[in-house]
Amino acid sequence: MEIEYKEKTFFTSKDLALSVIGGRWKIAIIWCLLQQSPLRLSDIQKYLPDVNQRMLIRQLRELEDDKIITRCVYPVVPPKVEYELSEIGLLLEPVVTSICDWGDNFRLFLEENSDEASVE
Amino acid sequence: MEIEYKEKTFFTSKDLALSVIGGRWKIAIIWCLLQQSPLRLSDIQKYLPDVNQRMLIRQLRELEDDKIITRCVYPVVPPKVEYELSEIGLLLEPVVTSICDWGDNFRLFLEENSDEASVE
DNA sequence: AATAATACTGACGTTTTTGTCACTATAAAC
DNA sequence: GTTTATAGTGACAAAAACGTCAGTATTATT
Repeated sequence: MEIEYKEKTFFTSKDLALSVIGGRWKIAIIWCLLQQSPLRLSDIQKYLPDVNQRMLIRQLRELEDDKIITRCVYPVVPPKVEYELSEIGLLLEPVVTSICDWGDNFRLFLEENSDEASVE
Repeated sequence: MEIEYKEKTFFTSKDLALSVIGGRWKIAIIWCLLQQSPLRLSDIQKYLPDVNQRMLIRQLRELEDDKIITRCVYPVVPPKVEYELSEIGLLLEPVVTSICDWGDNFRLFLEENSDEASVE
């Protein structure tokens, strides 16, 4: 039942999953690549203006390392690199969708609650 | 379109969602409470032996604060506190399920890949 | 009066994550 | 030969997350 990955042991596939997609910006990156693909680094930066480039690159490297995304370097000048979801990466769509859906619900919940608060 | 929550601004409900459920152990805690509910602190610790108590409590507080879980204190000695998913918390079930499912897939993917590597 | 069980909190240090800044490489265009 | 564009890297600082340890509170039991 145990899963060994990158010198760590996971006891459930959920824990394994979280170790791969749990990074701060990873769901956001995957979301971008589900909207549009392939994307260049500069495109992703436009989608995610709050992430600094250094961080973005680090998260992209980790995703590439885990085979969630592919990175295609074109030998041109100026450089051109395209990122795309891999087959296994594309399977994350239900995860992203369910998070978005819940977020919508939570947002409604917050609005209802703030209404109640202002009534009292 | 913008959402204000806890002195922060979110531009999508996905980002709002991630700010609430993105903590290191939060999905794990929610998973526990989906398996069985209510749970006492000591029960959750049995489910999640790798999380230290301090951390667990911190994550529980945050979830309570965000109204994802409810905390019910019984006035008995020794103390008894029960944690339960709220209505909005229960709606996270699809998120947890999709993560588990993807984890299963990713695990298979890793196994296939390690087979290929050993063949070469 | 000491012990035991449960559910904590405070203080503090370590580790990890994240951010900033300066820098590199490339070839084409000017 | 300087500028331009893209996609980076290295070194370091700052902030956040996390962990450890010791301590608190309660009352019933011994």
